[in-house]
This record gives sequence, C-alpha cells and structure tokens, in this order.
Amino acid sequence: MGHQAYHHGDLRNALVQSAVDLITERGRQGFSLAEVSRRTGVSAAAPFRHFTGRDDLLAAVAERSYAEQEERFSTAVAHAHQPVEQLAAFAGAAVRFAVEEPALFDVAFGGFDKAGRAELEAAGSRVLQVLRPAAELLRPTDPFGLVLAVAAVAHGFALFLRDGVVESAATAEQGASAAARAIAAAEA
Amino acid sequence: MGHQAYHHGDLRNALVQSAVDLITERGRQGFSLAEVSRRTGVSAAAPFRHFTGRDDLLAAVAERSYAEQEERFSTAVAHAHQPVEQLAAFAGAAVRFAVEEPALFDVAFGGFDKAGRAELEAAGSRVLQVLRPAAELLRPTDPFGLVLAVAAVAHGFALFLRDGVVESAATAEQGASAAARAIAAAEA
DNA sequence: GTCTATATGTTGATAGAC
DNA sequence: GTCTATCAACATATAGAC
Repeated sequence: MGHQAYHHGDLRNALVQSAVDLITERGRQGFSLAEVSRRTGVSAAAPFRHFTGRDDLLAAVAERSYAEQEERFSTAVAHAHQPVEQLAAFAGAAVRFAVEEPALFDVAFGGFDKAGRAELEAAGSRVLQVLRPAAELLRPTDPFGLVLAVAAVAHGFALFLRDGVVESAATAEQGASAAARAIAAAEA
Repeated sequence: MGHQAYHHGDLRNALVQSAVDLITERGRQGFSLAEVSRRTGVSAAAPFRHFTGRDDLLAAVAERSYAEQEERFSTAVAHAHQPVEQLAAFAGAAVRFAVEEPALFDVAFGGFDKAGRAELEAAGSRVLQVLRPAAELLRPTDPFGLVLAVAAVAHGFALFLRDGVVESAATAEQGASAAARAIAAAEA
C-alpha cells in the first residue's frame, strides 16, 4: 500500500504467486516469463529486477515448494506416534501434496537445473530430514537408506497418480503407505 | 540410399536420433526443434513433414524410450528365475536405465503432455506388464498393486540418482532392489 | 512426395529513459 | 523500480522448388 500505481509493493512475491497459478492452469510447459508478467500487470522486463531470469523465478517457486512440503510432512509425521506409522503418514502426505499442489510438485520434481543452487539442494534435503528420527529408531544401521526408500516409493506413487497410471488418489495414497510399512518391516 | 543429396532417406528417424543426442548433451530444457533441424542438416521447416510440431517429435522420442525400457526390463526379468528376484532385477534395471539413457528417461518421465496420445499410454502400460507374471505368483489378490509399488520405488530411486540426492548408482540400484524385495515379502 | 525459402507472432533477455 | 524500446532465437505456417 502506498503508491501502487507505479511501485508494486511486493512484486517479487506477486510474480511467484502468478507463476504458481499459471503452472497450475497450464502445466509447467505452459509457463513463460512473458505470461507471468502479463498476469501480474507489469512489463516483460520488470521481473529482471527481482530475478536473474526465467530459471531464477522457477527456482523461487521450487523453494516455496520445498517449504510447503516440509511443513506438510512434518505435520503429518508429528500426528503419528509409532515410527512405522510416521513413515506411512509421510508417504500418504507426499501423495496428497502431489494432488493438492500440482504446480509445486511439478516444479520441484519436474527437475530443471538445480546445479549450482546450493540453497535449493539444502531445502530438498531438509524435507527428507523429517523422517530421520523414525528411521533412526527403526534401522539404526542405515537410517538414511530407509528414509530414501520410503521417500522414493512415495514419490513414485505420486508421479504415477499425476501421470494417470494410477487413477484414484486414494489408491495411490494407500499403496504408498502400505509400501512404506513393508519397507520398514524388512530386517526390522 | 539413392539420391541422398536431396531426399534424406529416413529423415524421421534421423530427427528422432538427433533429438535424443541433443537432450543427452543439453538436457530436456536444451531441446529445440530448430537445433534438431540444424544438427540433422535440414531446414527448420522440414520436421513438419514428419511431425505435427515440437511435441509430436518429443512423443516419438518417448515411444522409443518405452520400447527401450520394455526390452531392457523384460530381459532383466527373464534372467531371474525366482519371482522375488524378478522384481528386484526389474528395480535394478530401472535404475540402470536412468543412468545409461538419461535422455530417454527424462523424456518419458519428465512428463510433457501425454494427454490424448493413447499410443503412448499403452506403451507405458506395456512396460509394467513385464512384472505381471511374477506379481501374479506373489500376490494373486492384487498383482497390479505389487507391480505399482515395485515400479514406484524403482522410479523414485532413479529420480533421486539423477537429482543428486543419491550419489552412487550402485547405492541407488541396491536400494531399489532391496526395497522391491521388502515390498514383495509383505503379506506374502 | 520431400524439402527449402520465407514470413508471423512469441519468447527470453539487454540497454537506457523516467 | 519499472517502463519503453530492441534483439536474437524459436515454433509454426504457407507457398513453391525439385
């Protein structure tokens, strides 16, 4: 608020939000910096004051994606009290995230160049860390291996759901949770 | 081979091959129809005689990807004789495919619009069918559920490897195989 | 029937004005 | 901090050469 006519106030966040909306509507292929500018009501050059370019804006969307994932998954894990159920809850929440926030899912995993963006890699690692405590209890010899396996199967089901290989979200969620329990049970 | 000066002989396949090479070198972001034309030594308009556009060429690459996957995975499965080992072999082969054919992996799963391309969806389903016999033996009540879980975890590990979450291909391959065995063991 | 030449509109990005 | 040019590269379409 102030001089909204010229200055936008918070153009950076407005651009990120427009990008999320655009990708939600048209998919990550339909994303373009020009269209984001248009929707935000600024010129095509304006975003370059806040981002070094197209990929930098997408990186900001990815950061937001990881933050949202961390919040959702840590909440889901906190609501379960048995370690095995925490893994299952994580897997289910990962599938729900793909359904409820398709744009954030696609940008984070539809992989653009994460190379050289240490902050993004760190954010991605932090998401997996929410499984650490449960994994330490269940498999003290190789906790990270257990984390990876559970995250991998959850992500695979999420992708199958978005790809249409699995039709119902409930099926994907249950499949991911069941697989997480099976993996946790191995050599337990 | 007759008049190579003008007619290309097999421009369609040459374009697909150039596209694979280009994506291998620069990633799926670096793909452009113009660059593919340049490398193949034809004008930018030539591809339109064989493909309706950019996405149609990518779809042809995806078809080739699924064919390659089907061949690799069915071979891997055929070499294992216990059903559980067939699942593990599939998972390992899926990870190897991501390493050895990064372009084919990215195009098939880096998901562009598969909507309305029935042939592509069918090819994708056929890849999973190579696990059917083993799954029928191990879990007759829900064979497809077992197929999905194994394919999901394999795909997840493959993606983590390509994303740098897992550093070594051997780790990813072993993780995927071990998870496949664990999933097969559940309620067996 | 297969490719080239050429043209249009869109995009990502830069430079300089306000 | 944002705008108005402006540029090269790209996807796509059409008409015509061989």
